[in-house]
Amino acid sequence: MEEHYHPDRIETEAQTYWAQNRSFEVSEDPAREKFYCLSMFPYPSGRLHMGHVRNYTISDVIARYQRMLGKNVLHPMGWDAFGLPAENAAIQNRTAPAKWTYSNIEHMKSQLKSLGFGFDWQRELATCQPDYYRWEQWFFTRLYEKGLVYKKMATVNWDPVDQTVLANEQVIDGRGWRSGAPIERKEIPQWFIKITAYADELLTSLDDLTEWPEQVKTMQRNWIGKSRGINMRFDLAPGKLSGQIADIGAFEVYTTRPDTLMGVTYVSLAVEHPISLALSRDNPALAAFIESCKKQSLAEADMATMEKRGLDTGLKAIHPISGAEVPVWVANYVLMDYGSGAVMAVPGHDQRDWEFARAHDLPITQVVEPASGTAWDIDAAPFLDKGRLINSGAFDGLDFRAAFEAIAKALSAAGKGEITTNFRLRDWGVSRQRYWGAPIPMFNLPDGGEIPVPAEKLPVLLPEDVEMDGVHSPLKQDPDWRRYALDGQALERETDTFDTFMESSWYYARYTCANYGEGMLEPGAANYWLPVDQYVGGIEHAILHLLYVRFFHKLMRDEGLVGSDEPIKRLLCQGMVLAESFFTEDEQGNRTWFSPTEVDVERDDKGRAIRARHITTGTVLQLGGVTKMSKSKNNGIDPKTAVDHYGADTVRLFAMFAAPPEQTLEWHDAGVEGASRFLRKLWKLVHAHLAAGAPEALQVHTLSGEQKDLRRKTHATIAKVSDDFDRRQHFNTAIAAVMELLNEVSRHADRNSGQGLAVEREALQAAVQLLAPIVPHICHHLWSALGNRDAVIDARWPQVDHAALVQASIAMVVQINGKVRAKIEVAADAAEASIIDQAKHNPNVQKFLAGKEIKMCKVVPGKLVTFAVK
RNA sequence: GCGGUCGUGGCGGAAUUGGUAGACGCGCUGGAUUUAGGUUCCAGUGCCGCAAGGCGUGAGAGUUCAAGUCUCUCCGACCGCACCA
Repeated sequence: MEEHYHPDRIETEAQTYWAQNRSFEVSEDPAREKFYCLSMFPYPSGRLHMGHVRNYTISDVIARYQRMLGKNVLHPMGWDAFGLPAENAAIQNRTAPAKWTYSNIEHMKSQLKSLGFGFDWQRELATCQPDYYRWEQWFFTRLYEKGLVYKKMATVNWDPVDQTVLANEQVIDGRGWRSGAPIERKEIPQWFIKITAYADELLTSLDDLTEWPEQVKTMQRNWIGKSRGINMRFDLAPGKLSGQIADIGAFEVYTTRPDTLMGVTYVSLAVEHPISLALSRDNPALAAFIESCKKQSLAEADMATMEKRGLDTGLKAIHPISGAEVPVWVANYVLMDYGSGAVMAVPGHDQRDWEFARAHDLPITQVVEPASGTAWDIDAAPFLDKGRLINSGAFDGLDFRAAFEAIAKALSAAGKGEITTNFRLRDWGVSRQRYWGAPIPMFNLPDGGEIPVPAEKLPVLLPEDVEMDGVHSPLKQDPDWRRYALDGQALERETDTFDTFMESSWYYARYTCANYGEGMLEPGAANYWLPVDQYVGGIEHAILHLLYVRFFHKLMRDEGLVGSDEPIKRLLCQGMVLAESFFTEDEQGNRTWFSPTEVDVERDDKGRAIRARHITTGTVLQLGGVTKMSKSKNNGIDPKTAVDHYGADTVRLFAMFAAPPEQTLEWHDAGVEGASRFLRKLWKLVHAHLAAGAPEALQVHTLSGEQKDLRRKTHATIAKVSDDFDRRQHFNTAIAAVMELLNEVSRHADRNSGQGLAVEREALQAAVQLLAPIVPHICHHLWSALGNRDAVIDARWPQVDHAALVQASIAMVVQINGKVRAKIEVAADAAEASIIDQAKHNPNVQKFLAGKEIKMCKVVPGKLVTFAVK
């Protein structure tokens, strides 16, 4: 073997070997245990970023590890190819979205290969291919036939200048990103899938996902938001109601706090509520108010933080129990999409209502007091906890539970309300008014009705050879595409396309039979590989994507396409990739950001960064802190540059070593340098070992003390790394453990005896096997240099020799009043009494025990002896 | 605003079940080797202190023989919020 490590050469060599041997192409084999390892597929934006590198390194490490355990491992890759950026790029580069997308895919695929990821490229798919989206269209029509799809009016961001719908992302400070015009809300007909019909199952089956992070399950539970409350009716007080409003006559309100019902001092309606809209016709002030609310953002975060505004309609509603009249307001913070679009306001016991009542001089009544009976100043703050009812007539003195039931009973008896289960989850709006997506396979009828596209007419092809004008969807512009005659009937095609979450909700299943032409899924293959054993992706997908995937799986199950209830057994959410950022600021406060690759950082003698300068111009730069790699801060590190410089193994090693996968990862060139140094060290050790001659066969009983120590370290490392890979999925500590082992090997190099070489050989073989999933290229080379015939990818994961772990004596710590006062060496089989005795005889322990009375003494086996003295 | 996560040396992090805080790596300091080095090797490196020892895990309190870990209050940072993917 060569003396020096040349990553470029050995990486090409290993990648060629895998390609020639089709090492990662797999097929169904019922005789073998399968393992399906999946990472979230990328959007083909043009080039790989470090987030991708991290994501795919993690899944590659897990896939290669599982393969070494002997399993039949599926590790596929594809492209989430539809989406907004392609339309923008197409306009900018005067090309078609399809062309741009396919050329990006080609480039990114070669980047993935250069990193040595073991993907089964036979199964590659791109969601923009008709072979893929045709089945999604077919499935949607099946859902329609089952009554799980419907059309309704829903709100979008409308750019009045460009006359187009904008995504939330395209609305900046309330204005269209291209036109700069203030954005309005607009209601248009859109398609929805009834995810709420599965809300209960999506909630309860979270309990079966024992290998999902608790935080993700909690977020999903809260998102689904099941609650038990009361749905009740408020009648409008008769008076001078105009005809239309008199016809409506009443509205519904849902609450989870019926115990506070007697504290209602007003009610609020959403701006889009039918009563609000009807009233606004002959109430110019209300009409103006509603108009101004239409300029507000659609995003829930903005809704929640914006100024709470409202207007008294002059109408009164009748309290369903007391019969008192309360004013009816229209407020900008009431959501039409949640509940009934109307809320009862209890300023005494709700923060938002309290603030609103203060701002508008509405009465605040306390109807709950602390259970302890302590006085509460309701004018200083609302009382938000549950407690005991007061000022509530017949319900006084009841606690939350009793009040809930009693008030529910009273409402029910009066025919004004019932106990109801409610979900925060809303149905999934899948319509997008954009071109680069899968066409929604429906025909719209003039009367507002619809006909699904018949199966034999699918797919509805998206024309790829188009020109983008920057504003309108080519589908909507093309009258020929829209017109369609079915059985002599003139029809109009739906020109909206699917939300791209549709494609990403079932790609995992399609990988099992990516080339199947007869249907959405091939049942044999799908049921062999599914469910996914390990899914790896960003935490930002914790709610939406991962909820839609679960929903789609259940839909496919109910269509008879898959046999399991949940798509993903184990989930790993990796953290973001960060880097330092640097900028200069002009007098106006405008910042110019500089790439970390162009910056030289000066440090003091402690290593603290004191000043940053631009390498070529010498300009002093300000430190922008360590933040997420992004275009806006110009702090992205191109993976290609790093791979060209250090090799793929170094990049992979650093990505896995610098932090555990679920935490953020800070990219530092000095750290990458360290990873590279470690690989050179590994190479040198193997080289020096081989140069020292052939080892003897290992004879365990003849080993010296030092040789036994190294063997113990080898097997302790195998045990530690196996646990880190399998149970903990903390690869940074696994790597640290192998580093310790190699430090041990180089410190106690024992190459003069055949047994010394044999023990060293065992250590090095183990190190190479343990590192093979992480740095597969160098390990591929070293494994064969160590004389193994099969490639390391096909080697079996090393086994722990438990006999090697046995120790004659154990180091223990002696604590006195919680402080470490001595370290003692005790026989491994020593009895508790003799350990205590030995501890008491330690000189330093005697010093601290002298003249004191021992109150307590305890031995924690294998760890410590502790004394409490006085 | 709501939901979730996280705060440990100069830096990334380790401490897995309440039991030796700082593994491993980076950086820095000193030394050796080298031919010019993105070379290699050795020693040191939480803070205060000559030492004995004391202090130390965002802040404050509590439980315990023992708290980075458990409980409460507060502060700060990050992720998601339904049309970015």
